[in-house]
Amino acid sequence: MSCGEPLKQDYFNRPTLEVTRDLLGKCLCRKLDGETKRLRISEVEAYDGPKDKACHAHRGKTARNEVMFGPAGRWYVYLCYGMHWMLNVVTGPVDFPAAVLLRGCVEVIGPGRLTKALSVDRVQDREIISPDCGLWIEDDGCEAPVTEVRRTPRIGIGYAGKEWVDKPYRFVWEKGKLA
DNA sequence: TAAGTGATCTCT
DNA sequence: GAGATCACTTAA
Repeated sequence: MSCGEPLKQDYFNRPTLEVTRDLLGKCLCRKLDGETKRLRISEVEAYDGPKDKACHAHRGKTARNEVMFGPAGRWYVYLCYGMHWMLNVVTGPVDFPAAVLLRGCVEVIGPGRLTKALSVDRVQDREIISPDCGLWIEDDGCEAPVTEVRRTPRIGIGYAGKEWVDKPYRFVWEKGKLA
């Protein structure tokens, strides 16, 4: 498998929904014990700014979510339900809190299982997305065709109110599931 | 279908 | 400091 080009900070400094959509088909890369794992991203969700009631930042900045208020291109990792680490990519400009939740890859579906498979936890929280911290995203030229991408409401955010629950901010690359 | 799990947030 | 909440998984 040929190596791709690691995505740089400015790639993530674009409208959140654009970045979310574009991440489908990219490679999530993890270096462990000298070996590099590459997983094809197939499921993502957008959490877009302070007005989005499903976004952790909609109530303002806290110790946990402050990385989302910083520059794009960093990891936001936090523990959910006492046992699952959620892996997010910070997007958008400084002071606009937004992120993309990585929910699954072709090989591993499920946000909690993904982080478990890659040994991701609080160590990566707030790190810059680059090979330097052992966890990064590469573009190897693979594109998820428009016709194969499905948009659905987000998962597990029933508390956010109808307007936001209904938004189709979840992107799934169907073909990825079949592979 | 329900229990497990613990950090974080909000209210006293 | 206490209690509720939570962007989930697994085993029945």
